[in-house]
Amino acid sequence: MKLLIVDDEANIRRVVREYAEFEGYTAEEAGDGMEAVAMARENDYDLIIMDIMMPRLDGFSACKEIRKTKDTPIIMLSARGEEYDKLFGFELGIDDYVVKPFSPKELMARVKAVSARKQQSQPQMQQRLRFEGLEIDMAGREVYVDGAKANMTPKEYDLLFYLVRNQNLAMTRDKLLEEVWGYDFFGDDRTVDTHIKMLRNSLGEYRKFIVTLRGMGYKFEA
Amino acid sequence: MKLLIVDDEANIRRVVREYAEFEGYTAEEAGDGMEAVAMARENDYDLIIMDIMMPRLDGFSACKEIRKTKDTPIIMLSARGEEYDKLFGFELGIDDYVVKPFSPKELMARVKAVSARKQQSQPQMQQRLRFEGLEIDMAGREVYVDGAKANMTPKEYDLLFYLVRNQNLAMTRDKLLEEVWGYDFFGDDRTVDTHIKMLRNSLGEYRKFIVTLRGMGYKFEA
DNA sequence: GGTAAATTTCACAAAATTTTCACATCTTTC
DNA sequence: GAAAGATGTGAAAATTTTGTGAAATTTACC
Repeated sequence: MKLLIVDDEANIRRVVREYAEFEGYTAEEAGDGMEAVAMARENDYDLIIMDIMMPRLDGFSACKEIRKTKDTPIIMLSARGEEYDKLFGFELGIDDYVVKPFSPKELMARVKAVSARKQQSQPQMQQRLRFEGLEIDMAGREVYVDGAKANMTPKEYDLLFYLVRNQNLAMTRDKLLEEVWGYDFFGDDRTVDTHIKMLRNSLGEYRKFIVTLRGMGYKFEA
Repeated sequence: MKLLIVDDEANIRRVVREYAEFEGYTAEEAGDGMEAVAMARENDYDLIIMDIMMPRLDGFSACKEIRKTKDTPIIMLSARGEEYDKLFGFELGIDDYVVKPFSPKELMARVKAVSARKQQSQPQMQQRLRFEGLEIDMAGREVYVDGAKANMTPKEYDLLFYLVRNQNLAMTRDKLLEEVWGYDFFGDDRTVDTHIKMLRNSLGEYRKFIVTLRGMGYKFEA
């Protein structure tokens, strides 16, 4: 497994590389986006870890450029507060992101998860999350249940996406209303229930991932 | 922010503590692993900085011991060339690693990074409390007994959580009713007993942590 | 504008939890 | 060691919470 680590700070590159090598990976470094694009063209990396803010060519642009020729999984590093970048990034085919300052341990866990995930899925696939037979195509906003496209309404998709992005986290109805419906929604709590019901119906057997937390709310648990 | 600095060399402890205090932290010192474990048990430090090589109980063993009860972030100090120790440390859940001789400035940068990471990972990652084989996943609102999910009702969870949050503190039934049930509960005192009973059943062998204080109430004691 | 789709509300059914209560068991006190 | 008081416990009753179908409303799209 060969990684490419892209960051303009040599210190971060060094730390990440040391941890990666500790985990048994081979790693090369690039100091900015331009370099990264050139190196990714020439070599077949198994995974790229890339900072967003870099001189010459930023992480997003580099990612876009690399995607033109290669389908190498990419994990993005971002400073705190660049929240909106996350979602945007998924449309570019980014596989995961880690917020700085990150723990090398956490980063390596993500590396493992992403590469495992990539190995299973088709190479031409864009960004997808997979939980058993449930696949979420984030770029296309589509969900597949055992390969068949689920006909989801926008709210269903948003709700699922939010739960999945926060999997294993207990979510109250209020929290969901605020995050998925928006702070300006003043309707009934139980609206969430109805949408959970419809979402579960759409998910077929994978309704099992949507867990009711009595007295609390819901969570996604794979 | 309270730090615990563990090293057998008083000089190093002093330097680190002075620098930490200069940066606005509170700091306490321990001279070896044994002392560190005892202090970490009694206090809630925000972060522990610990040397590896120490008399009586080395850093790794101390770390392992502390991890049994607390999830305090730990930064390890090591002499250069103790590479194999490094490998071992990551598996123990050490958060970062600084090689001696280090600059206090660098160490403080790591301290900041690690504590920021821990804070931000609180909502995102799984914040868990552990008492032997009893685990409480606060983010997911689940309790695990020897790895198996305990099926707790909301009140059971709330009650357990409250007792754990105030562990070793005697709680009267009235206090529990007020804090867990709410000030507007006007039912029977003995309701608490019933819930304690159900909670104990859910906890299996770890029912031992729920201690009855005759004439008083209950407490959680690990 | 009109129609279809999506969203929200609502009411009732179903399920799970909470509370009460009666009695058993254990502790303390005299 | 008996009585009084406190806690443990099982089961039924009461209450709360969630699931769900259907109607009402809003939104999106021709």
